[in-house]
Amino acid sequence: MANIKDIAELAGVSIATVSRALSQSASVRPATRRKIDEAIEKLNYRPNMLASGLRRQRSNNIIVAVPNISNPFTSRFVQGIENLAREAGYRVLLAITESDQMLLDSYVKMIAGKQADGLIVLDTVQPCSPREDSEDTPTPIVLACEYPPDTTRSRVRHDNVEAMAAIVDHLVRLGHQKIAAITGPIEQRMGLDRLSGFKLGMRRAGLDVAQAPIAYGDFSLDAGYRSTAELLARGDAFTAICCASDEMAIGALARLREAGLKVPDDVSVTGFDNLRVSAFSIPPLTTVDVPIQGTGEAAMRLMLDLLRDPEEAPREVILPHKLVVRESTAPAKKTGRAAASK
Amino acid sequence: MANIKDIAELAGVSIATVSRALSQSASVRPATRRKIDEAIEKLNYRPNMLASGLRRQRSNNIIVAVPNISNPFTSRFVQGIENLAREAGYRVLLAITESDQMLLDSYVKMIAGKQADGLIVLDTVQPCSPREDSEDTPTPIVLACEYPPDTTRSRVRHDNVEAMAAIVDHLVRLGHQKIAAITGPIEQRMGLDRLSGFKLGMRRAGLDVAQAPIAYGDFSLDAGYRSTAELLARGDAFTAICCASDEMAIGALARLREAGLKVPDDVSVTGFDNLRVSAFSIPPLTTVDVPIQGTGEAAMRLMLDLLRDPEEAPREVILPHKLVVRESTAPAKKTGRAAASK
DNA sequence: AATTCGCCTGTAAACGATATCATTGCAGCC
DNA sequence: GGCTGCAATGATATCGTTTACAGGCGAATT
Repeated sequence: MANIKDIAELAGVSIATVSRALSQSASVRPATRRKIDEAIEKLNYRPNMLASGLRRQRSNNIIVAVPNISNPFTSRFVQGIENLAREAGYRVLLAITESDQMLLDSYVKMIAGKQADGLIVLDTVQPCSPREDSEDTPTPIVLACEYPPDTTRSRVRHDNVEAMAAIVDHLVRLGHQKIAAITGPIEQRMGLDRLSGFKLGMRRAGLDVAQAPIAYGDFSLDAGYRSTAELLARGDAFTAICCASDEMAIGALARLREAGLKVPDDVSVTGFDNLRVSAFSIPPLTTVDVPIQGTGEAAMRLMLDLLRDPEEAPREVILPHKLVVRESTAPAKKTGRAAASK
Repeated sequence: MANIKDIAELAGVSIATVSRALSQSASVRPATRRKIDEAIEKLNYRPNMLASGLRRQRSNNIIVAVPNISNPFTSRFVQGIENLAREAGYRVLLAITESDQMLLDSYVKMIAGKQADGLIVLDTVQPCSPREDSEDTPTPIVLACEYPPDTTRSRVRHDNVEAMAAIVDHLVRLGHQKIAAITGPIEQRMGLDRLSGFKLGMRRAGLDVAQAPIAYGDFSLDAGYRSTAELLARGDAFTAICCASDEMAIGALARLREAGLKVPDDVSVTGFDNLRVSAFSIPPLTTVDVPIQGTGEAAMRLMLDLLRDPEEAPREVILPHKLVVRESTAPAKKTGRAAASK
């Protein structure tokens, strides 16, 4: 593989001039530049980015740490980052942490090892925050969605509490009083917030939260299916199920159908996330749209700011949500109870 | 940030010894090693991987180029790669090509520029093959799923033709004769193969392919929805729809429901891919399972072999598929026509 | 005691770029 | 003609590692 010296020789100039020609901005006479371009073309030369990075002390990579990738939520988040990153000349290194603190730390080390310039942590699970650095240069890290309340880093999220409360409002306006919930894992902030939102919505409507049937899931399709089975088995009365994720709502739809219950005639079901597939479920899902891709974009914007000025004061961005009403919710039946028919 | 020289000074040895201590294999006296470890700990030292890479001429990154990431197929493919890559000490750089040949080329340049050691191209779209290299060292590239028939690179795929034919066989055994198809884009090999499989299955059953209602989609949810609308509007008779992807099948289910048609009572529907969500659709989808994650793993295995010995002869791996029968298919109605009722 | 052998360690030359500083050539000016 | 000033270029140090080569030193062998 040709290097800058070969080019310099072939073009009859010094390596410094070649380097200058490479970095567009510098002043090189057009004739000289042409000779260099020809040499580059001829030898099919590509600058060695490791060498360049070593000298310039940057890699142009940014790491995006996500808990997993088989989640549609993750995909769109990363897509949002990718879009801005490419424009800004950064490459995206996708890191899958499985919410493992050790792995996350190892990625922080990558930026210490100059393999990457910054780290964006999407955590939908536990707020496994990278150690605060006591060091000289602050490590450029942006947190997304899930983070300890006392973090001092730049961060972005949406308001899970209000968004979930808005869904409950919607059900209440439709006349529902007996509302069941399937929550995410409450040891995780996102799960907890969505549950808090549910409770908040119930209280605002003057309903008794303590009596609401609640099942605990982990946001997955399967959890929605199983939790619904559990709710049905308990025999509590409810006319609506408020799920903490679209995937769980889709699992719920499947289980309700097996039980012979019609959605929304017998039971209303709501989701959370507005995944693409939710518009095509049967029936199409009422849910709350959180701008997933927008979250990625916001995170990347924060990162770019941080890279431009590492000393910058950390900021928090909270993105707006939007209720999306589709066909999985309908006015509550007069009778007031619907379950137990299993 | 501390460097190897600082460690050497603090530990009272030469940088060479530190380097040796770092690369586990070499021989360093235990006492010396301990002193070095202490120094590393104290200064919180992380080796600069750019420098290391520059010297050793490798980056330990491998690029995975995928057409997009918002597709569940992609996610699981990447997951398969990740698993093996981490074990082998490689980092995965996810590159989103949008099936853009230019972008793909730019990633090939990254490996020329020593930013990455190898490239895995997942293409579900067009066989946008990296230019064959006329150069000294062959560029380590593995192709997955979609590639020109005459490629000389290592590659992995499953047998789309036989898999689709197997689905048709299943429908035929249930007594279906009027089978509609919603295909992928036929200018793409994957779309074409699945269509060929459909035709093969029909011919094997002695059915007239020319009469089968066929709509063309692009594998997406939305395409499934619209293509089904189109089939219904045309008024052709059919008792089953054979979709070239699970997402399209889910779109089809949504549209059929709107038309008041019951699945599988009025129409049977089949998918392709066995996405996770397909087990929870209403009704659960009959489909063909292709080992998506296994494809990623196979690709990474080929890559590891290639990195170990770049001169190795290219190989082709073809992965097995499996019919998954769920509730979206049932014996054909006696009447023989079901559409047109729109 | 001299030689050989192994282990451990140090010296210094890469790796391939960028950036600083010095130099050259040439135009413009008095 | 000698001076300044500017634009273009060159020589070279530098980034932080790895590694080939060359000792040094003690133990084992003769």
